[in-house]
Amino acid sequence: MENVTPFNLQSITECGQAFRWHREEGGAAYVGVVNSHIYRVLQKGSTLYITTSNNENDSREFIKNYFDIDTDYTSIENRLIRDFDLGRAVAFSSGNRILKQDPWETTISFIISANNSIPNIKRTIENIARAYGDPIEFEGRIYCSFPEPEKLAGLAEDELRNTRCGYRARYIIETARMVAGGQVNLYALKQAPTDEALKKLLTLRGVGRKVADCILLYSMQKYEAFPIDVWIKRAMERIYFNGEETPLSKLQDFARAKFGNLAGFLQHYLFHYARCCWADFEENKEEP
DNA sequence: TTCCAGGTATGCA
DNA sequence: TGCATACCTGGA
Repeated sequence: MENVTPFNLQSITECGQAFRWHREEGGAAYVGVVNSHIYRVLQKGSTLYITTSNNENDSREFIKNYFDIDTDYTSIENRLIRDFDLGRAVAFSSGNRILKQDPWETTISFIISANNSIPNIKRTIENIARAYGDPIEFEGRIYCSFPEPEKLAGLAEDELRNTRCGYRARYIIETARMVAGGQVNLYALKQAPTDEALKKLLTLRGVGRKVADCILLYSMQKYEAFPIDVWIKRAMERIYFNGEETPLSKLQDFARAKFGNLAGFLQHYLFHYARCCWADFEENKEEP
């Protein structure tokens, strides 16, 4: 796939929006499990070299959609720099993109992410896939798909705890039961207005405001969603509230009013920058 | 061994 | 409605 720009494979796969990508040992390629298929992606400049276990004719279209190739990120980055003075944050993570992920896997992944670290989240998701997903062979190795809702809905809490998900086991099982039972149709929510989808997501166990916003942004293309975690909270307070402690609800209202449908992109760039460069962020005492 | 990071649920005022 | 606290895990 040629002339893909701006595109930064490392930022996209390591910034905390997806948890099933890993860098190949001793190489620059990344291998990911996406929707029951394995993709190996190597970026050289603006060209992507992709090999996959997916032999279907539409795999190229799938990957174009997944990486949001057709969206003009140059224009988005320019607007973030021009309208919100985010030059440093955008320069740091230019080429980062918001993936279009599967709503079910994204929901469970972000339930696991609550009060958790990225290495732990990745380990737990991998454990769940190995224990309950289906095997996929690719280039001599066995990977595993993420299990369907029905599979997780039938588990006992003690059993699921073996995947090291801790107290989140109860949330995962109850959410799986609501999805498998049809009380919440995650795929239909993609078509619903953002506030309606948000309201429905908040009925799922283990899904609070931050997790719901992550699901909306990373799997439902609701770009006005603005997930606020500790890093974004710190950054927002520093930039817009003189470093003063500010309630989440106030930050949320402020973000939606000020950033509109660029809020999700802004959050995405700012999170990556704040998390990776907090010392720099503090030291310079200026907007990113 | 202890402390810490990280969101949500729950109970209480 | 707002606040305090418990919940797990793994790494420092």
